[in-house]
Amino acid sequence: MDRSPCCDKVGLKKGQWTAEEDQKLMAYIVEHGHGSWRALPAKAGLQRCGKSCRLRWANYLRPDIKRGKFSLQEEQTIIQLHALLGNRWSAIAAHLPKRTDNEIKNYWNTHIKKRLTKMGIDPVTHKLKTHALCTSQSKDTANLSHMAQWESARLEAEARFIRESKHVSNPYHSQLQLLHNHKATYPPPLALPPPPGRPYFDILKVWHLTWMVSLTTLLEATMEVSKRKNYWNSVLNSMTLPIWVGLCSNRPFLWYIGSNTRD
DNA sequence: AATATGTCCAACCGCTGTTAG
DNA sequence: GCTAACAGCGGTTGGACATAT
Repeated sequence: MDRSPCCDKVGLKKGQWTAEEDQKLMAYIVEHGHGSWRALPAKAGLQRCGKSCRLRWANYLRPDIKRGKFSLQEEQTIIQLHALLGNRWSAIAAHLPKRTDNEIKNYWNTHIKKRLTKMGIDPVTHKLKTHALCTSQSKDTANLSHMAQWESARLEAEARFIRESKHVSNPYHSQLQLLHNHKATYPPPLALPPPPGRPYFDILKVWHLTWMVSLTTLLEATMEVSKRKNYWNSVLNSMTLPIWVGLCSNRPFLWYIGSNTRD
């Protein structure tokens, strides 16, 4: 009635897989399918436990796996999804075709997490670490803080977009989908990110979904932060639809949804 | 050239939810 | 309904390799 143990660990090989083992596992699965992982090693002539075989297949041998460097688009997707989903690597991997959860997890831990930390962003909450702003004195640090602030706001807005665009009841859903699907109809992307040292109200361009309003000249760097805040509160709040699209770095992004104020 | 330190990633470990008996 | 194996997941580790001292 009861099942026998999954695998007898005595005598089973561990550690790096050899090319010969890979070949045996691959050949067996191609011919027979994996079936029961528990039974597979004996049938395939491998001195491994079924779990080890499953992991080797899932993370390395599977033919539909894309290996190598992550693209900028993939990296941005990972950051956005992580802001939404946290460390749910399998859920994140589901949105990145041909990438495994293990690979994404490794990439996050070795690359993205360090970079966000360096920028003063908490990789867990995706929010700015305030002490980083308070103690930053040097020009480089100030620039990093600004970039981090910019990036943090962008990530938050994009995460919010993904979240809200999933709700069918969202009245802006179709328009937002159109925006994302037809970026070419919007003005060409800017080649450069916001200049270091400029405060976050230095948004280069802002569009309303029903008519386009350029604020480039109004938000020049010469305008003091307090004035920009006043401008934001007095002018932008008066517009009807609380949906804004900004342009940062090299692609459009959703700036804000659902509220008229940023602060 | 030798050693120390850092980086990267494949693979393992242990936990949890699901399923078979 | 209970129990134990299975399958999947996320955290962690070990070792190969790269870089710094």
